[in-house]
Amino acid sequence: MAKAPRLRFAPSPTGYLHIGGARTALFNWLYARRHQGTFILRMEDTDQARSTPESVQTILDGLRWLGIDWDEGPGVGGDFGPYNQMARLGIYKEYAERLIAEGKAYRCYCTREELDARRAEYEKQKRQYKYEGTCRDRQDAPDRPAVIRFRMPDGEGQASFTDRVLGKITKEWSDLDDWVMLRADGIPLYNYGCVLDDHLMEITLVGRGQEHVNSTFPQLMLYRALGWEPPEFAHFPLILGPDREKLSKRKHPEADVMLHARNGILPEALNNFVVRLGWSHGDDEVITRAQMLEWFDFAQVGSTSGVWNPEKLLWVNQQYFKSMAPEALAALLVPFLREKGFTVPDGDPRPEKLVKALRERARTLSEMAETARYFFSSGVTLDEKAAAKHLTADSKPLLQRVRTLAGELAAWTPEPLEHIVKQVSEESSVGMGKVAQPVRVAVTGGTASPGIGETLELIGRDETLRRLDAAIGRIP
RNA sequence: GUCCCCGUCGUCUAGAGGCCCAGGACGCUGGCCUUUCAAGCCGGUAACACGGGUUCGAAUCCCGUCGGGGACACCA
Repeated sequence: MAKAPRLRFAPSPTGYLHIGGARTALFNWLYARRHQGTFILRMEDTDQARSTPESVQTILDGLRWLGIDWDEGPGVGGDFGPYNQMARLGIYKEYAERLIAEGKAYRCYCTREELDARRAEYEKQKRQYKYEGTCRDRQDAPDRPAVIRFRMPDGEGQASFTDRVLGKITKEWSDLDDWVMLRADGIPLYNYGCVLDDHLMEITLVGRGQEHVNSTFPQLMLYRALGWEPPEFAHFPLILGPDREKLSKRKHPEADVMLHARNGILPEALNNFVVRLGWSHGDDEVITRAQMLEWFDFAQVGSTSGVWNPEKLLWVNQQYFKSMAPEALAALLVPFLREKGFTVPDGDPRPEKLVKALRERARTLSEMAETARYFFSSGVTLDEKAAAKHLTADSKPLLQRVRTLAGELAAWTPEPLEHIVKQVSEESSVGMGKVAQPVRVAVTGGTASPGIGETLELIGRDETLRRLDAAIGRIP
């Protein structure tokens, strides 16, 4: 039996939790959990200009909201910590010195300006700039701060690996170059910190986005130089925006996981939607967490990038609305109702009734709350077109009759209310719609709502009678 | 420009040589149901990028072309 796998998610805390990151986390988490492995969270907080503690918190909150927990990492500790790179600077320095001593890395004294100028010059000549040709063994090096560069081995060779989703990928050494491992201030760059940490944390499988396949090669060179066995790799397809470009924080607001939470998308739905972007299990669309855990594997992860499809997310969300326990959904709806400014006391029975009436009519919690507006307001604003069509001289006697019967009603519940409409339509020998629609317009202001009984119950006796009176009053 | 990856309906995808004149889902759309709107049910729309091979047979394998994306920082 193979050793239990250890997987990690290593975000850089430079903003909110990104959708692509969330899916990467989910895939890794699913795999780790499915194989009784360990899921590790590591903060790659080495970008001093952009990393913030708030962002660390946001990412942690986002993962928790999605229901992704970690066995080692911030907040929970573990035997391979610390789990944020800025606390591991000593480690990076130690191995860098070792590599220099072995001739596998060197101090590069070139300044940024010199490098920029040289790169520009080569670009003008349409030649490929090579650091190894200009930075190594510089003899004129003044005593100034230096970065530490990895030294590509001399001679011919290939770096290759077998990706768990892409298959075998190879690159010639000649297409690689010397690269910066450590900055002059001792802070590591991605390729360096990543390799050291993955090895030291005993990561067995690195699952990350396809934007990283090229960085796998320099990393492989480093594993080789250090004499370490590289982990397995799995590169996931990218998630694209409507413009077909990689979903990015700058260009695509929908890349923010918590934006969807604020819009009233359920975490289950977002997980479901996102797991289907790049992975599938036959024709299954609505997939529970338990099923994901049972079915997920990298073998079924595709290699083609996928476009973010908001319509389908909404549809998935509604599927969860319909299958969830009403009381649970109601609890989630309350904050959205209050957000709209509606008064909802604790223990209010209305949210649950609202959920039952509206979950097939709304695709987000936010939309559901908005749809519920006429249940909470005092009086209604009539849609003029609807009023002109349904609040007429013909319907006036029907409305009056409904008003009278409703006023006498003992139990204000859907069935008897529904019965009133039926009774009035029979008495007057007209279709149900001839009665229900005017009533609907009178109490909701428009022509669309849940069943008339449910609607009237939710609006309440006093408010219903008031609105009926008001509507009758405006008909000449 | 160099390198890497990818290419099935508008979108997400099934498909691992014959089960496919390509299946499911979202969307769009026709109908049914119906007191409205939804939901639900039934139906429709629409794809193997192109060209060469290999094979009795290719969406599936190979090559080329074209197309898309990604990476080329003292960001990650």
